[in-house]
Amino acid sequence: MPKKILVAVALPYVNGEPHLGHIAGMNVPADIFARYHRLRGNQVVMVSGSDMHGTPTALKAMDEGVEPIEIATKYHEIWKNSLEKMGFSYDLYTHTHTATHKKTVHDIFLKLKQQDFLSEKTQKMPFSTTEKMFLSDRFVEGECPFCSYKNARGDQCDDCGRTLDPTDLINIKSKRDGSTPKFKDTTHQFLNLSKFQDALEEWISDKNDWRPNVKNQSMGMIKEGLIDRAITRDIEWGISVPIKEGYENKRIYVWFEAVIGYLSATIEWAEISGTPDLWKDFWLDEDAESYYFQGKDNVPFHTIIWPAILLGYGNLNLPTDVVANEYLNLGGIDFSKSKGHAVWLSDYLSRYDPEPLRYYLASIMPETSDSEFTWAGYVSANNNELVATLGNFVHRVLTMTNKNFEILSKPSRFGKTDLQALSDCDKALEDVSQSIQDRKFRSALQSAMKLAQSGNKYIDQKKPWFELKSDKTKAATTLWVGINIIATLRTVFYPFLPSTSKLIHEMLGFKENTLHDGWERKKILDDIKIESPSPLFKKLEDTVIEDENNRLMN
RNA sequence: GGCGACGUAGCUCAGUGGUUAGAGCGGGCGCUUCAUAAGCGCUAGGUCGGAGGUUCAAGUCCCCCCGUCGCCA
Repeated sequence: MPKKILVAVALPYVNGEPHLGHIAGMNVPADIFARYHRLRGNQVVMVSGSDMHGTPTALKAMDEGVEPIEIATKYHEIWKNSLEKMGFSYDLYTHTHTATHKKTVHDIFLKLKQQDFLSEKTQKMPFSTTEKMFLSDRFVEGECPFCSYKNARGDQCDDCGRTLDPTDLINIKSKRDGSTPKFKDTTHQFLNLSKFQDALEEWISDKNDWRPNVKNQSMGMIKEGLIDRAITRDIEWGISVPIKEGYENKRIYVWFEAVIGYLSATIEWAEISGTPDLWKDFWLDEDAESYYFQGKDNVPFHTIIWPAILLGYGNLNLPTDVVANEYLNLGGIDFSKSKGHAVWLSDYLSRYDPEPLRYYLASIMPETSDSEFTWAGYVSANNNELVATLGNFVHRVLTMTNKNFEILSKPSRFGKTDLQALSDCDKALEDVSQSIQDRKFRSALQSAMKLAQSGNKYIDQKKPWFELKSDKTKAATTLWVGINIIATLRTVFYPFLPSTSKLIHEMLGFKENTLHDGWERKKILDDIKIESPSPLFKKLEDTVIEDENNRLMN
C-alpha cells in the first residue's frame, strides 16, 4: 500500500539571492527524502514557495524606493530558477502573493476567529511621524534607564542585558532615520496559543523519533507556558485582514500567513494538476504523513504555531516530523575579510555542476551541529569520492566490458565472492533506505558510497584483467556482477544525484526509467550490451580552491 | 538572563553505562595496472572542552564552569 507523503520545505524570504546555507539545510534533505519515497512507489507531493510578505522584503523596497512586489518578484524568479537548476523536484514552487494563498489565509483566519481562538488587544507602540509607520522593537534605540547605555534596543539593552519595553527608553529614536517617534495606541488580533497548551504537549510528548533539539526546545517552550501572539501588524505590505472595520490599514503578520503557504501550495498544486480535490489526500487523510524541512531558527513556528493553527481549524493533519537542520557556515577563509560574503547559488551554477554540490552538501549536512562549507572540502569530495571512488568504479567496469564483450550474458553459476558482492548490493539498498526513512541523510549517503567502495574491493579481488587472459568466462561473471553493482548504485544514489543516476541508467542501456525499477536490485537482462562509457564526473584542479577563496575575499 | 543543541584524531563526523574509543578524508609505508595517475591493503595520529561526583565500570549519568550556535524575554 503506497503511502501519501507531504514534503514541505520552508518558505524563504525573498529579499536576496539563495546561498549555499539556505539550500543545505532545507532543499537538499527535502529533495533526497521526496525522491527516495517516489522511487519507493509512494505518492509524494513536495511543495514550497517564496515568502513574499516578509518584513525584510518590504524594508528593502522602501530603502530602494520601489514597490515591495518588485523586490519580491525579482528574487522569487531568481530563487525558482536556481532551485530548478539544482534539480530539486518540487511538485510546485509557488509564492504567497497568489489568490489561492490569500483565500486560504482568510478562510483559516475567519475560522479561528469564529471558534474563539483569536482575541483583540490594544497596546502602545512607537510610531514614526516622518515615515508614517509603527516601528518594531528592533527599529528603535535609546538610552537604557538602568545602565545609561546609549544604544539600547526596544526589546533589550545589549550592554547590561536587561529586558526593556520601548516605553522605557530615554530619548527614543528611530534607527531608520534618527527621528523621534511618538507613542500611539494600536489594536491587533492575537492568536490564543494558551488554549492549545495541553493539546500540543500531548501531541509532542510521544514524538520520540524527532531530533533532540526539535523536541526538547518545543517541550521546553510549552512547559514554560505559551503566550498569546499578535497576528496582525500596522503595515501596508501583506495579506489584508478579513475584518470589516478598523483593520483597513493593517495586514496579517507574516509568520502567521507564511506557514499557511504549505497548505495553499498543496491546494494550488492540486488545481494545476486538474485534480482540485487531491490536496485532501495529504491533509485530511489521517494516514498521510507530512515532513517539514527547515533551519533551526524556525522550529517553534512549525512545532507550536503552525500545529496550533491546524488544531484550531480542525481536521487538518499535524506534522509527522519537523526536520530542522543547524546552520551551514562558510569556512576555510579569513572571516574578517569576507564579512557579508557567501557562495551564491546562481554564481556557483555559472561555473560548476549541480551534482557535486548536492553530494558535498549532503555529506556535510548540518544535522546535529553547525557545519562548514569549504572549497577545499568541496574539491576533495569531488575528486576523492565522486571521481575516484564512484565514478572510477563505474568507468573501469564499463570500459572493460565494452572493450572485451560484444554481449555480456548472465553467468550460469557464481562463486562465493560473487554472491557476497551481490548481497552487498542488497545490504546497501536496505541501509540507505533505513537511514533516509529515519531522516539521517549523511549516514544514508555514506552507506551508498560504501557500496562503490566494496565494488572496487570486489574488482581488485577478482582481477578481471587476469581472468580475461586465463578464462574469459570468469571475467564475464565478474563484470556481470560489477554491472549489477552499478545498477544498484544507480538506485541508491538516485535521491542524492538524480542526473548521475540517469546517466548510469542510460549507459547500462535500460529501457524504462529508474523510477520504474523501484527500490530493489534490478533484474538484469540475460544479455546486455555496453557502449563505450563517458566519465560521470569531472576532476577539479586544486587551483579552484585558491581562486574561489580569493573571489570570496574580494 | 531563561530554554535548547553542540564541543571526540590535522579536517568532517559516528559512538543504546561494559573488551584496548571508531569511520571517511588528509599523512606515512606497501601491493596492483582494468580505470579520469584512478584502486586495494597496512599504519601512525586522542589528557573524548575543563574541574568535581555517582558506579565494580563514565565519551556516555549528575553538579558546577568555559566556548559556539539558535530561540525566548
